[in-house]
Amino acid sequence: MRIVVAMSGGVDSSVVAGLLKEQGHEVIGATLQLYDHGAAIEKKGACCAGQDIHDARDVADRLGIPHYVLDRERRFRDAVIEDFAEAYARGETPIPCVRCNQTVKFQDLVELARDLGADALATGHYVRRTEGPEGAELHRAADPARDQSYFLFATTRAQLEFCRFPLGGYASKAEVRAEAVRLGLAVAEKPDSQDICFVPQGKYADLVAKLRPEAVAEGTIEHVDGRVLGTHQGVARYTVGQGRGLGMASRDGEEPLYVTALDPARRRVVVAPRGALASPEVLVGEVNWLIDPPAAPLACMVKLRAREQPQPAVAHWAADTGLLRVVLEQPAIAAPGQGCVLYAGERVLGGGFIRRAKQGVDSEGRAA
RNA sequence: UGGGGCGUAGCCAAGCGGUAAGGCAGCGGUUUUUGGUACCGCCAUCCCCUGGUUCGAAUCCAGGCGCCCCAA
Repeated sequence: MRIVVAMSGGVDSSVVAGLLKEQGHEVIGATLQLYDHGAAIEKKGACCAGQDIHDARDVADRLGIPHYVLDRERRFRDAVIEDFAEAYARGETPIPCVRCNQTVKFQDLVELARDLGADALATGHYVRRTEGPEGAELHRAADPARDQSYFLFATTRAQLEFCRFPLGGYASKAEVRAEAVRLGLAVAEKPDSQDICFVPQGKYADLVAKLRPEAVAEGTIEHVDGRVLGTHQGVARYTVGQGRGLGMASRDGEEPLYVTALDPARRRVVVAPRGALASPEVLVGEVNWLIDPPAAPLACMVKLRAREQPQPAVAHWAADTGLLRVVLEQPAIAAPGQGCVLYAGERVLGGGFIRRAKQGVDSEGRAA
C-alpha cells in the first residue's frame, strides 16, 4: 500500500514510518510546520516546528522515504490558536490538541494523502482501529497509560476508515522506543512532547493576552453566596474546577474554594466549596458519532477530561438540536470547552465539547 | 491618660520555661499531547521593640510602641 505518515519529528511517528517501511509499504512522510519555529526552537518537548522538522527529515532520509514539509502556519493559527484564545475569552477552557487533530491533522492530512494517491494515512497516536461489522471502529490503546483516544473523539468515521494507528497495540512507550533503537532512529531517546505546543514556557495566558486582551482584564473573585473575595487578572487564567491561583480568596474559613463558573461578560470568577462543584449532567455540542447516532438513551461510560477513569452515564441524543445531554451516575466537575467522550468498554462511541454543566449553581453563579 | 484583651511567615493560626505545629497563598517538581485536579518537596536561626529573671524565654517580669473592646 501507499501510505502517508504524519511525521512530527518525535519518536512515535518516526517509529510508525519505520515500521510501515519495514513491512514493505510505499511510505511517504509528511510534516506540518504549524507555527513560528523561531519562538519554539528553544523549547523542549515542542512539535511541528524548528528542530522537529529537521528531525523528521533526518528520519525520512534514514529510512529512504520521500518527505514533504507543509507550511500550515496560517491554517493552524486560524483553526487552533484563534479558537484557543476565543474559547478563553468566552470563559471556556479550550482543548487545542483536539482542534488540531480535528482540523490540521486529520482533515488536511487525509486530504493530502488522497491527493497523493495514498491508500491510508498513518499517525503515531496511541489508539487502536479495528474493522467492525459497520466499518472502522476506534478503540483505546493497549497501554492505558498512553491511550490518546480522548483526543481523537472528533475524528469522523470517514477519516477513521482511511487512518491507521500502528502504535495502538504496544504495551508501553518503552517498547516503542525500543523499536526506534532497533530501526536505528536518532530520535529514540527524544523526550516526549508535553504542554501546549505553541505556547513557549507554558505561559498560555500571555498568548491569550495578545489575541484577546479583554480575557486578561482585571475582575473580581466572588463566592457563590455573593461575597466579593478578591480580584483576579483575567478570566482566561482560570478554569472550572481550579483551586490554585486564587490567592487569599481561596480561603473561606475552613473550606478551600474552587472555581465553579466563569462570567467573562462581567469579568467574574465565581468560587465555591469543593462539594458544590459537581454537576449531575452536562450538555455537549459539536458531537461526532463513531456509531450510528443513538435514537434511544444510551448507557455508556464517559470521560470529561483526558486523565480520568471513565464513569457511568446515560447519553440522550437530540438530533434536531445537535446537542447531547449526558446524565452522570455520579456528579462530576465539568469544565466547558473540554471534551466529553463516550465509551463502551474500550471502544469510543463518539464525543463532543462540553457546552455547559448543570450544577448546584447557575451560570450567573447564584445558587440554583 | 479608667478597665480589659491582643501583637508568631504574605494571610489565618498552634504554642503557656527547654530550643518555632498546621492550614491557605507562593515557589519548585511528579503525573500528562490541553487546561484543571491529585500527589511530592521548599517556604520564620526566629516569635512588635528594649531591658531583666533563668543553665535555658515566643513563652515569666518591667518599660515602650501598635491595635482592638468596654466605659458612651
